[in-house]
Amino acid sequence: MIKREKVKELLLSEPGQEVLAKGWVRTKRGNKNVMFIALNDGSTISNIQIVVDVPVFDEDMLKEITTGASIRVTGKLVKSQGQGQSVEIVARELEVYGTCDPEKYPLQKKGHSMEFLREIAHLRPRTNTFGAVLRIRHAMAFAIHKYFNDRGFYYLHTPIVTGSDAEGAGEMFRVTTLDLDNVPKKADGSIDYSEDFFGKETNLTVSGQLEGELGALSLGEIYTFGPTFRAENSNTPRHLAEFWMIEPEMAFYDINDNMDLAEDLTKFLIRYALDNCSEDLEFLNRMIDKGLIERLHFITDNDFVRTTYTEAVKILEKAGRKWEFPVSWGNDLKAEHERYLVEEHFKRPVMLTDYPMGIKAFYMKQNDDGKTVRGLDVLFPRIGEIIGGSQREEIYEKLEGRIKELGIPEEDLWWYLETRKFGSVPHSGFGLGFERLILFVTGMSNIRDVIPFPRTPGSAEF
RNA sequence: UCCUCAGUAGCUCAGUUGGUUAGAGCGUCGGACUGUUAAUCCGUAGGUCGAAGGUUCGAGUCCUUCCUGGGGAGCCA
Repeated sequence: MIKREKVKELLLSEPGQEVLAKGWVRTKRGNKNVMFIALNDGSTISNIQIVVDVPVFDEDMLKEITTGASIRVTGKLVKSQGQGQSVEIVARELEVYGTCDPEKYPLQKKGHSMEFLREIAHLRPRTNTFGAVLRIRHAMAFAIHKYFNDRGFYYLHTPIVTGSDAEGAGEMFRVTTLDLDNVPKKADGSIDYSEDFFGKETNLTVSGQLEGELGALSLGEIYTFGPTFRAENSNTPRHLAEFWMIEPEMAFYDINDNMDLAEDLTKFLIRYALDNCSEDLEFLNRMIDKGLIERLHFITDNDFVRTTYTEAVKILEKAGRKWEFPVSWGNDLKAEHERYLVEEHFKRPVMLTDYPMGIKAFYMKQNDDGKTVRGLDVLFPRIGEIIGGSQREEIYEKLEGRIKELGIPEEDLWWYLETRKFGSVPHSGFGLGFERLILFVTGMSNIRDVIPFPRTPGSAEF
């Protein structure tokens, strides 16, 4: 019995041996005498060609070999007579595992629109584009763990269900086992969460940061990498209701250490893709985004710009153009401003720091000027904000003061505040949007096409 | 959520100032071709024109509402 080999391995094997391959038929063509099957098993973007001497095989069985059908083939691996592939399999035995009605199977040899493929998310991984994207997504996930593991960071599992609604990053999804048709009420008419599963109000997490900080303040350097949820009614090619985020938190890092890590990590990940996903990237570069590989090299080969919010505002004021949203110190930068800085002024990734306190979260380290905080946004071409982070406020009084000013329920954060009482240290961290990274690395234009099963407002099929 | 564009065959689209039986390419199916590469060539089938109202002698085409999708904006990763 011959061992089954994956297409990826077969394509690199020496011709001459008997082989066994299994996979899905991409295309079939030929005539009465000879038939060619392009077989793919997901292991690589390339197909292996099966050559079939038609008269030798059962006609009805061959008719079942249609686009999308799954088959097993044994035969001799030989040097290809044709162009386009170095080796091919001359079939000796063929078996159809699962037929695939060509009248009903939605995938064709020709290209489909991304919008159509989104409607058949259960089948789209069988296309070249989605195969490439999902293999790269896997490689990036692996590279993230490798990067942090190699540098002594610990992978910390922060909770998905959170009892705190003070994570400060947008609308949350309620988690409850209460009977929604008969919700228990308190005397004053409000919902009685004491009868709920956790005995309190709970939600899906919008960020693992606060728990991540607890990890950093004990293990030193940690990272989280998991799903996060935002119940925002955001309908854009850059937002998902369920997305994955990488959140490192590091004790004894100031804002500059934080920036060093952010730049080094993103460059490492992009370099990893270039080194390990070249076939898939070449396909995407050819079919999806002609400037992709050049752009990736540009990122790894150049320093990111580091400047402050205040400097950025000055640049924008001097840009000599009309903004839809006026630029003035104290207002947050809008997409048009960020795009100008990254794509026109600096023409490379930009790291902005020291934002006005009023537009950033409560936990950011307050600067001595009393006006700004040590927030950090990393802006990428095409994507916009790919990373958001900060040095964290480690001084108890300042942190508590900010919480009070903003009216955040302090009792929900007692455990977070205690870290500032018991051996508090300067520390920093950031959140990297995984899908936004994948968007950049693959050249895809819609975030719904870089996650296998996207969740967006009004859409949770599959 | 706001602005904007779109929805016609399985897919991608065309369809004139409102006018008879609604078109193409690809795909499917049938046929031709001894080695194809998104094969090629000949032929076939395939449509409640997103939904509901309305205007009109007559609506794919005009109007209203709704649904779905794209792009832009806001919110953010």
